[in-house]
Amino acid sequence: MSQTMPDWNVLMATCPSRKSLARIANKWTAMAVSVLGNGRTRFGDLKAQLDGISGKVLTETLRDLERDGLVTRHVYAEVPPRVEYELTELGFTLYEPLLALCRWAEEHIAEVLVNREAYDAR
Amino acid sequence: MSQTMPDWNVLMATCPSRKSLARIANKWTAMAVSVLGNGRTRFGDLKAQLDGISGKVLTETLRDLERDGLVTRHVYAEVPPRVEYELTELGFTLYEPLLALCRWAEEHIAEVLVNREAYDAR
DNA sequence: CGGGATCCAAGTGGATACTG
DNA sequence: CAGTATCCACTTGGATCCCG
Repeated sequence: MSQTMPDWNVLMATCPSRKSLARIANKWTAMAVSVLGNGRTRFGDLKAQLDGISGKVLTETLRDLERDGLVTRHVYAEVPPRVEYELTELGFTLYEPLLALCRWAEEHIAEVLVNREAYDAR
Repeated sequence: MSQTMPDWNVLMATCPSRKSLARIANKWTAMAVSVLGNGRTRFGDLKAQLDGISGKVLTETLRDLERDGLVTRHVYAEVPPRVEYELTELGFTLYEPLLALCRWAEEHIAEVLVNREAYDAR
């Protein structure tokens, strides 16, 4: 199971999809998309659920996702303002892979922690 | 398709699996595991394939992966030294999900770039 | 409430030199 | 060759204040 070097290759520094990978292979992006997969969500709710993220970083994360066409931004002309974010079709294609990653983290964290302790014990 | 808030939850700052996610949802980790999925690989080859990574960062990435039990390190008592890295069983369970991410980046980069241009044009 | 602007602390990552 | 150690530039991200 080791001889299938694929014909696509994100590994070259010159490869543009590498920048794309850098964007999506990122903690906050993964978590944000995971939440947005559950449906349109307000900025504040997002911030609450991604507990620990700062407003600044959440804004930046969402801007980048919007820029890449993974998320749409819905602004309501109300006061106080309400802004909702929603995955685009393209965004949804990313939902499954990222969810798989989150699920992996959940399922294997116990084993990882054991390994980590063992390693640190040496 | 929006009502399945799962019972597991990497979103809480208190959740330990979040740290695990931070480790794996990372550009270099994703790329390193992608390469290692093709089989045992020397440090230098890894560095060459992950074109652009510095020795320091590659070492750190591999140490972390080793610490978490995703990779084993094989040192040969030769001179000049040879060190090979290999995915563990646990590491292999991560291979598929991460490969899916890399594949996504490849498949959708074109669309992303178009979106990006459109966004920047406003 | 959402988010822009500013400031600053801490972390990241590259370059280089050195070792077994 | 595969690191380790050091130094340093740059980025990241939090905190705070303000504005529509």
